[in-house]
Amino acid sequence: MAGSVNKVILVGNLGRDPEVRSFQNGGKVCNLRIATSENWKDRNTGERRERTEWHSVAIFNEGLVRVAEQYLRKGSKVYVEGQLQTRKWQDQSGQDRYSTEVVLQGFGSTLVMLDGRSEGGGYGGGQSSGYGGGQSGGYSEPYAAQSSAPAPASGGIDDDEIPF
Amino acid sequence: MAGSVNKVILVGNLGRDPEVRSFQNGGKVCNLRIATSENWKDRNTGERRERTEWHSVAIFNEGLVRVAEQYLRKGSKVYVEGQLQTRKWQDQSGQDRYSTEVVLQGFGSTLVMLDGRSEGGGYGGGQSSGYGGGQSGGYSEPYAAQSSAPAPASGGIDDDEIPF
Amino acid sequence: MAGSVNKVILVGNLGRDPEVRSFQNGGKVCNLRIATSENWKDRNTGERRERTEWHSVAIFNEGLVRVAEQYLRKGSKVYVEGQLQTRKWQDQSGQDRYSTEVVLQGFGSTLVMLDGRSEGGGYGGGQSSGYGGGQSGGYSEPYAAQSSAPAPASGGIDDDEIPF
Amino acid sequence: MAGSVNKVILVGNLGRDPEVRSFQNGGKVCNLRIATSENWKDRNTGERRERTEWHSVAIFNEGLVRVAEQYLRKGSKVYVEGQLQTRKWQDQSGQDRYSTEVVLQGFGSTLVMLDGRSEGGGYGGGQSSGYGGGQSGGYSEPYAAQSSAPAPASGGIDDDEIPF
DNA sequence: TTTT
DNA sequence: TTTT
Repeated sequence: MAGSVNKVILVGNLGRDPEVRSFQNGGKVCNLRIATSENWKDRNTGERRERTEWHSVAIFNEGLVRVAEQYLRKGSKVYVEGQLQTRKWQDQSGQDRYSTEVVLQGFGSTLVMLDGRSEGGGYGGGQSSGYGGGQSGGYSEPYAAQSSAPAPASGGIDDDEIPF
Repeated sequence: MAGSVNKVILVGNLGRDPEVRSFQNGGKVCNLRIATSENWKDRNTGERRERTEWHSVAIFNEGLVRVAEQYLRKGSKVYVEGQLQTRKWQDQSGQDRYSTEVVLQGFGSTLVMLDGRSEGGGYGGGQSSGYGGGQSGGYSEPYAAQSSAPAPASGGIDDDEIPF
Repeated sequence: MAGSVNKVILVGNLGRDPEVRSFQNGGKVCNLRIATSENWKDRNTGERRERTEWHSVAIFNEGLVRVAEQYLRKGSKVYVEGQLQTRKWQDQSGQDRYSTEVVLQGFGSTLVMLDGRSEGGGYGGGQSSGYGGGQSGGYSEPYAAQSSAPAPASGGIDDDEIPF
Repeated sequence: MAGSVNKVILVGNLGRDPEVRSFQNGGKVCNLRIATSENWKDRNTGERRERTEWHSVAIFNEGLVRVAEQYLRKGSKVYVEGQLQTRKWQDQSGQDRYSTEVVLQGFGSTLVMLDGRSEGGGYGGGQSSGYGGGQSGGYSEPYAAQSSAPAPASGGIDDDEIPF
């Protein structure tokens, strides 16, 4: 289908450490459990209530897997932007089951660390974007600002993967 | 939890007519099936491929249910903005099952019709927002623009519900 | 025009304390300066570069003004969601000038504090949403989750303003 | 700065045909004027009001420039996703002036045509994404869906630029 | 299972 | 003028 958009934006905290698994072909997936929650006052009782939603996030992008693995821990606050995907699988009894995840893979996927609490090393947080930007031409006036900022949105950590 | 965001944005087409059900208490839910899809060229074979994702949308907001019921049909293109929610339920064998939906309910939920195909009447499409805006004060200079536009994001169709 | 969306999402830090001004009619506006920035490696020189963008945010929503005033300070990290608006004004020489701002006003505007650094009091951060949610009906099965969470996205702080 | 997000999402109609200019170095920029508008009922007078906001969009991404040039026309409805950027320039009298635009350039920028009205050819609309996806590894089970959809969000039109 |  |  032409003309569609599939976008999920979450800001929340990890319920546990990231879990990374490797595939036979060398690829990796990193799974996160992210909690979002909201408070409201019950219309009838007037009492304050809270509801927490747990989200399953699957990161396939190599650079973002590296960031998640290295810098995120249980309790970390993150901004993630990805796509909704539902997978079909079979349970032990052979029945069809479905799991819906927020998938970070390829273009437009983003992972931004929002605190430094969980970092073991000296890295102080940082944005990492799925597939790096870059730009097919250098621009001159009248867009000097862009000219001097060839790939403003490119992720820092993926640089070695940007195929220029 | 303080400080979280749970947002889904979809632009896609309805796979079938909206389905509306009523609750005992007079409330309604409207369920949509929305398709988004993407094309890419296979890295290995070089052939063009397409993948369609189907999303379950549940609208609880009274005004948006009315809009969906009245103006959306199979094939309609829509922009929806809501929240990810996973419900737990029991199948016939008593096993726990989970369904993840995009829920439009309350603050920040939006439904925007993007074509006129499905409209039976003269209504030419329009944005409808969950719970209307409104503003607690009238503003004067230097924000004349806002002053004259007290509730710029308010939906048109919910007006009778906006407590001005 | 029917069928349009105007949405800005920023995550960044305040460059200075929030500035609140009052209007004659009792309304208030709170102005924020929010920095976002990005890093990239220059394609030609290979050196690391950074570009910071400064955003002007104007909050008209009463509840959000209160939150910003009370909890945000220079350096605070925030998530804001609002609309792009361009105002026309005259400079001293009578020439037309234009200023573009991210406006938080009414439906769909959001302000989420992402750190606790700036809080003077005991309030530990929290999401505050423009105009509170609420729900026009109580729902029963089969959407028990929603039934027990009537207005999941409603802001906590605005509750007294929700007109039920 | 680490940890920031700068995102604008618009759905609206072009007020005039796209304007494309070339730079000395061969780069191009395509400027769009996009209208979004909203309706509301005046709190005081009760009358229906409308406010239209005009947005300046600058597309630097080569593939998206091509799409805009070829398929968009005055009146076309589009979804755009880009970044807020403010440029400084000097007017004739040498005074500093600022212009804020929605910039589509590099990672995360998106342009989706939402109608077919403006197309001269047989192309029925389509999503086009800034810098194509692609994936650094092939995935196997248990994520078969992803395995067979290596770059789900890649744009169709940029394919010749995707460096596989 | 997070966070406040 | 923030932040890392």
